[in-house]
Amino acid sequence: MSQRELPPVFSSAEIEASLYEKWVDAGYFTPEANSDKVPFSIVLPPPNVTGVLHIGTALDHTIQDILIRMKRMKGFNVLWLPGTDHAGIATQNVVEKQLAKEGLSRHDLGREEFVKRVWRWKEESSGAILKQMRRFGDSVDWTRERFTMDEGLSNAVLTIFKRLYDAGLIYRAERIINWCPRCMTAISDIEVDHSEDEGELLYIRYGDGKDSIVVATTRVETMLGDTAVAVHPDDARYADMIGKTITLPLANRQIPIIADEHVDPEFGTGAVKVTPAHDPNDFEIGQRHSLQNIVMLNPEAVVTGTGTEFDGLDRFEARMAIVEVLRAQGRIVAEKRPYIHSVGHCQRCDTTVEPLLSKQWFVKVAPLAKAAADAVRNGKVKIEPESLAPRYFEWVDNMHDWCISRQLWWGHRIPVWYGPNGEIFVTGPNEVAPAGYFQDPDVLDTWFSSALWPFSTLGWPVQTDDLKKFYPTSVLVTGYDILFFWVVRMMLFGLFAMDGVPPFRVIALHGLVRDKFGKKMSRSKGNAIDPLELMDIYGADAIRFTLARGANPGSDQALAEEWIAGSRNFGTKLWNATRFAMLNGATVSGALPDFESLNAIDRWILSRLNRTISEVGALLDSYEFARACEIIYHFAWDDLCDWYLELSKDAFASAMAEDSKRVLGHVLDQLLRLMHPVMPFITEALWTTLTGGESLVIAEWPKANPSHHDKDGEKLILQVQEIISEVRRFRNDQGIKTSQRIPGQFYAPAEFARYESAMRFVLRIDHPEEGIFVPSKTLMVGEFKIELDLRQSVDIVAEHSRLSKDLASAMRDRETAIVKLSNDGFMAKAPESVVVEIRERLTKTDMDIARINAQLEQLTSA
RNA sequence: GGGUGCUUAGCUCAGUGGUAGAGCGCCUCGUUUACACCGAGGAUGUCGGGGGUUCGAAACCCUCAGCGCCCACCA
Repeated sequence: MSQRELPPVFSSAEIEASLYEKWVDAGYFTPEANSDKVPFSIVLPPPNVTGVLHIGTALDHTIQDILIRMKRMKGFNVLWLPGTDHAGIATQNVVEKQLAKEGLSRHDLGREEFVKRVWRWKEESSGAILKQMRRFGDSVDWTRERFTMDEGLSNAVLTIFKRLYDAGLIYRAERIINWCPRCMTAISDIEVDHSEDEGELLYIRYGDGKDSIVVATTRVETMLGDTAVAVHPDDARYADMIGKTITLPLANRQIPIIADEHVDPEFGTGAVKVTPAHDPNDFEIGQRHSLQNIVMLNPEAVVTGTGTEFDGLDRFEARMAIVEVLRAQGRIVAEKRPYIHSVGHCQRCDTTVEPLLSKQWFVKVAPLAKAAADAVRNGKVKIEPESLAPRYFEWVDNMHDWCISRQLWWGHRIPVWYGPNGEIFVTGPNEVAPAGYFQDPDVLDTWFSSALWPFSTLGWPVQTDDLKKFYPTSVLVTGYDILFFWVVRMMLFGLFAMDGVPPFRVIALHGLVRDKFGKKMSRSKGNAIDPLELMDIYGADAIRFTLARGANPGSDQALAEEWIAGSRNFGTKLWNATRFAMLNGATVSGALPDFESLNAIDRWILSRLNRTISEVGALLDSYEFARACEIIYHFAWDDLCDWYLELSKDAFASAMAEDSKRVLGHVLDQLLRLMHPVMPFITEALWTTLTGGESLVIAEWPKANPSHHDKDGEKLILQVQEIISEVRRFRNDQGIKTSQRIPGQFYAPAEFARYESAMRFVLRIDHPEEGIFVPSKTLMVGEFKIELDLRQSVDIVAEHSRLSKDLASAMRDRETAIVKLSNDGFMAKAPESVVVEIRERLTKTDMDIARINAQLEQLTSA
């Protein structure tokens, strides 16, 4: 085989560009839907809607792609379902902002033109994100995301809507919903972010004289819509007022005083103003007492139709104006300011959300949520890590009905048509409403269609082969922050549409990326990391490995540039090691030599490799990416580079044995396969050069080889490592330069005699010249002994301090061992293996202490 | 208010019953057949406090303290 040589330095940018082209051209990333291989399907979260790769998105992709690449190497038929990014409000907002720059609003364009414009923007931005993903090594073909709004999905949306409607699970009702006056649409509960804001709590006197009552409020302006004052039925203070009416100031209406259990007598004055059209609680009170609903704000949150001087004022202007008037009238009896309370904000634009009475479409969630909870409770769906399951349950067990209509233009139109006499006609696929009907102008919540993803992308409602083969999907990978938005909803609809079969078997949740101090990243704080910029500096592999290495299931990771630099260093190390190995003849041609015939070091590295493969495989299968990376890292850097290659340098100097060349080639070959999912580019470049193989993407995943397990061998090398460290430490403490060669004698187990020269090489110890060897220092570990002739005297102070430290440590170990062994309880109850281990430890420390004492004595007498 | 997690080396975090770990940082030394994005060596911890269970606890239980996240209609 003709082996190419690796260049001494590598350019990550070049490798990334050329290899990705190679993979795409070769079609490695195209799922083979008709293959007989075991199906593995993975549902991916949406790429970022703004068309920019964020670090959080990068983490998603890292984890997905590790799984995808690994499963493919394991011989699975991998199908991925890239998540929808049809985030209604966000997308619409981006395009509206663009329009605003041109001095236009969506109304200037009209609905049809506006939607076209959004499409255009989406196509442009998805091109940008696709390019970024590819640089990153993502093996998903993100062009599939175009299905988001296409006919296939529309059919699925129509089908599920009609089925839910027919099952009585979709209804239209007048309710208090969260209204964003800027986005001009209803938003669902989870699209509201609550924050502790400064406000004011005002105590206002309604009515006059004896017939007055004081209420407390933070939203004064809503008093224009008040239709009652409520008190607790058992509140003695107000008992005689219940049932009477009172004059509402400013509006000068008579409103009743009612009794309702909801009122907390402890809060404020124990009397509450009731505004059924502008507060969810008040709405319910209003329902119970048949109160009138007075809507006093229009969709832009401007006071309207109250017949007062405040009409035409914005809600916040009105608030100030009303306070002023009330104060002038002497109706404000007390005020707390600032008053910190929880205020809802629109997640997308941060505008204060206004609870508004409005007619909207809802999904009746209770039966669906019950099924979703049961699927996890009875183990049909597994949440990884399990510790996040309570979060899921908390949500599905207490879910409110879901408001699904949005007053937007970008999204799936609600398939409901109204007749001239208020008839309702729901259109399924290929159905047309009767003439004269008009369609509901609203669109569906983003997550309504997104919830269909695991089966709509497979062709549902048609029973396609793909659907049969890949549903339920194997795994959903996403951050825990999206559990409620997307995951729960896929569960609800999946179970409903697919007759109780959940959309995925495993929900694998990862955490969020934070800054180096564990703080949330945000652009305003300036601690956000731009993955693209860092990719330019450190390479895509470094970003990927860093993210993988930090990805403990379900928990956040702190990310600093230093970590990425460390990963880059690791890649470089691997490059240099492979290059060095190849220069010295590492090869993959020919059969791997019989294990028993190999020398101790070769057996050791194979044994370590075997262990590494099985551990990494198990960890990746259980989504323990961080621990898998840790093991890979230490095998490659410590075992392979620091020990195997160092101990082999002596052999390299002459010529490495053929068997060892084959072993080294094998170890690298397997290691590169193992690392490919976490560092795809570097490993591909190295592996194809080393093996001449076509590509790691289609290479087989390494299999552990139990016959290479060699516990005794590993123990022996451990002793080699210890004695070498011991000599190095001695040299260091004595201030002997690394380059200075010392004469010395070796005593080693027979099996290891042939490695004397390797150890001499590493330690820079020469064979003594005949007749003039005067050992002035002896170092021992286990069966190994090394005598050194230092020629000049040993630095007594340094050596004394070194030995004393060793002695103290040995004494401590001995003490704890003795305490344990002389403890009757321990001897009676501890498992035999532990007792044996402690006994061995005691023997060893005894020996060490004797040896160190002898040396100390020798030192002082010298 | 409900749920949930965390507290281990200077920093960020692993470890979940048997002698306290990693990466980065720090100190000393170092151009040796790859690699200074490197090598060798070193220092640093009453594992948040207090109880308990156990022969044995960083780990299991209770409790206190601090921090965080999610959810929730408190005017």
